[in-house]
Amino acid sequence: MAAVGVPFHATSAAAAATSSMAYEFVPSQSHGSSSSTSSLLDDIPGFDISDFITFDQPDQFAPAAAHQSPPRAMDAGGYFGNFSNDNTHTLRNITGVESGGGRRDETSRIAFRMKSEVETLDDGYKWRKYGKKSVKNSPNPRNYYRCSTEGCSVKKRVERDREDPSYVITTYEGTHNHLSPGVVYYASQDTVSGRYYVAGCQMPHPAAASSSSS
DNA sequence: CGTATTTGACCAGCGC
DNA sequence: GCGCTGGTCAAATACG
Repeated sequence: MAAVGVPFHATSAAAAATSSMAYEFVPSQSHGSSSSTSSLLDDIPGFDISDFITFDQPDQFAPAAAHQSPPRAMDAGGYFGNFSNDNTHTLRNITGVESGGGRRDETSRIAFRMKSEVETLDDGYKWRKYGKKSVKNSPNPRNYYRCSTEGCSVKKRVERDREDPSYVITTYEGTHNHLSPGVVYYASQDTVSGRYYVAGCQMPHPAAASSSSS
């Protein structure tokens, strides 16, 4: 299947240039230190604020940093699977989360928390805003976006962290059935292991797309 | 003029 | 059953 697809576009790095955005994983071990979590994740069962990525360090998502020291970002599925040198920090992917209403099946969710002055970070896909809502647990409004590519029903919600407005929480929901128009591919070789790490969105395999032959 | 965004209204789910 | 809340729709508006 296609990836949730959160490849960061060059223009997102441009946004990062003005928003000091970078990446940093939040280990699940830090769970429990804070009882109050972001309202954006409240509706995701078992998904705490410490279960998603925090982007906190400057300059590391800039293109220059990307090609110099690629953050082994995405695995073949397009998720951040080997992002840090050690594997203690992993991105929580929510697939088919069951809820009381039985909704959210067949969907994948992935959430980011990043330090950014701007909320409309270009992640390589084209999004169309379709809603804005004030949520109870947050003084900041939540913005709703939908992938503007025809036939693609991926949505994302963007909200500022109620505890630290300098952070933006982005939740992607669904699966892109197309290639990002601005996806950035890069690969690097680990000098120690000699292994290559490739980051980017999964290529839409013609055969896999139709027959999904695992 | 075409496209994207804004924003209030509407709807559905959930808790009381 | 009712009210609250979150999510989506769609008309109006802004912008390129």
